[in-house]
Amino acid sequence: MVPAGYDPSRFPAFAVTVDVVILTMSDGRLHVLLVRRGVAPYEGMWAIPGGFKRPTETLGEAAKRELAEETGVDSASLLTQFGAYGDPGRDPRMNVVTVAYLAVLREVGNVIAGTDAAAAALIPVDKALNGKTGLAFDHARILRDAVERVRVDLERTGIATAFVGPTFTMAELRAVYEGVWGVHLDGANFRRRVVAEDGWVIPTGRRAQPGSTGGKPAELYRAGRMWKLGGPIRHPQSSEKGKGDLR
Amino acid sequence: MVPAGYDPSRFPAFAVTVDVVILTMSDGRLHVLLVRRGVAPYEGMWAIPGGFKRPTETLGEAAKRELAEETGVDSASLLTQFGAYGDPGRDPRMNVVTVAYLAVLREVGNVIAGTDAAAAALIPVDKALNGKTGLAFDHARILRDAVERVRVDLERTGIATAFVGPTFTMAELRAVYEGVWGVHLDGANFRRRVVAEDGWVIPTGRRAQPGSTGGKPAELYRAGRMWKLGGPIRHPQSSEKGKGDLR
DNA sequence: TCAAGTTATGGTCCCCAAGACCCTAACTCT
DNA sequence: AGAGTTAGGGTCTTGGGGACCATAACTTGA
Repeated sequence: MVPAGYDPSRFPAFAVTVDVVILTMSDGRLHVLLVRRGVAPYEGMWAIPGGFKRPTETLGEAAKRELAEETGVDSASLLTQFGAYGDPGRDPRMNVVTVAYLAVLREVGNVIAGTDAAAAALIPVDKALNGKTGLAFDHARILRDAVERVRVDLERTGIATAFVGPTFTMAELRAVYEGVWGVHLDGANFRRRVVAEDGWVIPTGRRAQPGSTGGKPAELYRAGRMWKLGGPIRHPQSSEKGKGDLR
Repeated sequence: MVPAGYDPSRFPAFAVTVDVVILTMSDGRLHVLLVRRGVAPYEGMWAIPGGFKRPTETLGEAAKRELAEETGVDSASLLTQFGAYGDPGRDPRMNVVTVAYLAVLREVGNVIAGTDAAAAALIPVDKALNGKTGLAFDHARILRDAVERVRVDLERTGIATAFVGPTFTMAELRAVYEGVWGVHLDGANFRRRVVAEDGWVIPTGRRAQPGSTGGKPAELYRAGRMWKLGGPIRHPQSSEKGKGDLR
């Protein structure tokens, strides 16, 4: 890892930052928390929240700290590291390597209100990536990678339940899959597969209030803790032969 | 990403290294290329090859350079970034954040011979992770993550063909899946699924020499270039309900 | 030259997961 | 009370995946 006859001071110094892509589901669409930059470079543009890593903390701890500073949320274990970015010149001021984390939250709306509302906003990811909203640095690429990662993790992990509250209905959980993947899933089949998977969700026995449009009240579930190695829901296109392209 | 009123020189400096986990299939077992450290710390122990990132190159270019320096192989595009590691104290000398890449090669044996044979060796991954072979730094964890990544990528990408030569038989390709996953796959079913997936492999029309034990000569294939978003082969356990644990 | 062993590969059958689609239950409105 | 809406159970069909058998084409050894 280190060549012989080495002298630490001879090697280039980098700043290391941790950026946290905070995703949430709102209105059936995937949203990302972005902050507006107040200083040059890229002043006035939207950016992914982040900050410098301290030598005394791990990368994961730095991500957790940044998440807490930004949203007040102090939830461990929903942070997923998904990439490191170090292209020369990605920050015009200095050599910066950033390690990017993905955080999935439920309803950050009220959290946002607590911070400086002008400087932070929840923006639909398709709008943020539309090219019209210019993102600072290489943050468009980072956001794209984050979305790709959450799409994959939805199929392989229990990350879906992080989008919803401590108790949730099948419709709410299904809306997560539909929103992230941009597909429509049959409610009956979805329900069957989720409850069939052992330890995935736990019925609470209670029922949710129906919305103002009526309808049968839905059962409320809690998330089980069988969260590793493959959930019950498969992406429809990814099992199709050939044709399918997700983007 | 950067707080207001900032001064670049006020933030902690890190060394950034790139480590390349070089995996290959030999004898039906997954092997990793490790180098023996010649200097303290961890002198005499095995380590993952790597080196410092230069400010003028991207992380991917640094990984490619390290791979070429170590093996002489100059193959692009089979490098996969899979993690960043920055725990405090992971290198006792200084603050180091390392970005880890996975490289899949075919038969590095002869390449090794060209380098300093005493300082580099191909070691079966299960032996390297067995605890008996102590790895330097946090390289055991990095290697574990690399193996986990290649297991996942085997199902989602065309990385399997990187393990074999430019032309290969079905048995060789199947041995990759069996070795990486540690399972047995039916030859007939494997063949059917691989050939059915459009653009995955291309028949060359030629046939391989049978081994000394005889047998019908196998057809030779080239890798197609439909390498993204899901190959034809699924991990057996991961479709099973419940019980299965891969490790 | 023939028999036995070995490997590749095609054929067949079976099972179950996934999806499409229907129905009923239980609530909301007017 | 009736219409509209949502939840959730039932059923049928399709197709992919795996188990297993059969055959082809080579080896070695007698």
